[in-house]
Amino acid sequence: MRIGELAAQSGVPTSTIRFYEKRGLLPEAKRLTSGYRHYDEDNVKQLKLIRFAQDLGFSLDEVSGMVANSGVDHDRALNHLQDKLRELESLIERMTEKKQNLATLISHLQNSWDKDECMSPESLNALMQSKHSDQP
Amino acid sequence: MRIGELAAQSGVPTSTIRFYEKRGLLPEAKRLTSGYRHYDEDNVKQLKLIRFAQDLGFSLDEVSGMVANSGVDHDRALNHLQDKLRELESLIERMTEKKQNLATLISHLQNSWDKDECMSPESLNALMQSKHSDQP
DNA sequence: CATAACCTTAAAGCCAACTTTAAGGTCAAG
DNA sequence: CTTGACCTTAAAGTTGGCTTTAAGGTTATG
Repeated sequence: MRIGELAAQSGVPTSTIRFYEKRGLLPEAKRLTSGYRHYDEDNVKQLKLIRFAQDLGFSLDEVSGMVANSGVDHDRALNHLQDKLRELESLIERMTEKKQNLATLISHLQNSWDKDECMSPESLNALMQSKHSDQP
Repeated sequence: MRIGELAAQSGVPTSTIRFYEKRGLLPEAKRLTSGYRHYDEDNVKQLKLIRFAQDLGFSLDEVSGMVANSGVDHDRALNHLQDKLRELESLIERMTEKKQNLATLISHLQNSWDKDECMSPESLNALMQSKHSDQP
């Protein structure tokens, strides 16, 4: 399989495949005599795994870190996954808070506009007191 | 109040305040004879409102759009907020799915490592079938 | 043997939201 | 009258994860 076919099968653009190789996420590809990269089914799986991990919120650096010692340091990998799970959980919590804030804001606005009041800066201030941290 | 004090009171760095002004999020600041920018309490509120909106997930472009016609087009602003609420909700749903995926992955891994099996690519594949869209 | 579809590379560009840098001007305290 | 904290500007740099560009080489098809 050449790079275009791998792209088709994995859903990852050729430009991105070359980029991943340069970044060390994929091993250096074997080459045909023409110089073209040559791949097999395993590479499709590797790519899908990379995208899966990315989708779970891992950065490319984290993915390459985990790929680097996969099969070696199970505990470390597991810890990493568990950290990510906790991150994800707190991210969800923070977003849920935001959702509440926004819903509250909307109903305040509907109320005050119904009464033809302009939204008072004070009511905004009150809303804005809710702890919105500056973490990602 | 000069820019440093505004930064202290709002929690927004001076560089960012100037950046916001250039981007049109803040009106052009009044100037002292020295050329220094001069601010009052309202500017503190403006800045806090910008950060609040940002925290709810609005981009700077969206914020400036809403600031531009605030007090004018209530319905449009309200629709915008409601769109954002829906976005936020679906983001939370997707993240919750991811959380489940990750939790499942972790317990699979614990199981297979306990049994000293290496995680089979097949079980990964099964996990990876879960719909993970490529939207933000 | 020409044309088009594929592949190669290094390097530059893109996005948002800032931050940093460089080269200065202003002002209060000592 | 100098030091240092503060302010000014335009322009360039940062981050992550790519995409695009430019300038070619290779291969399948008519």
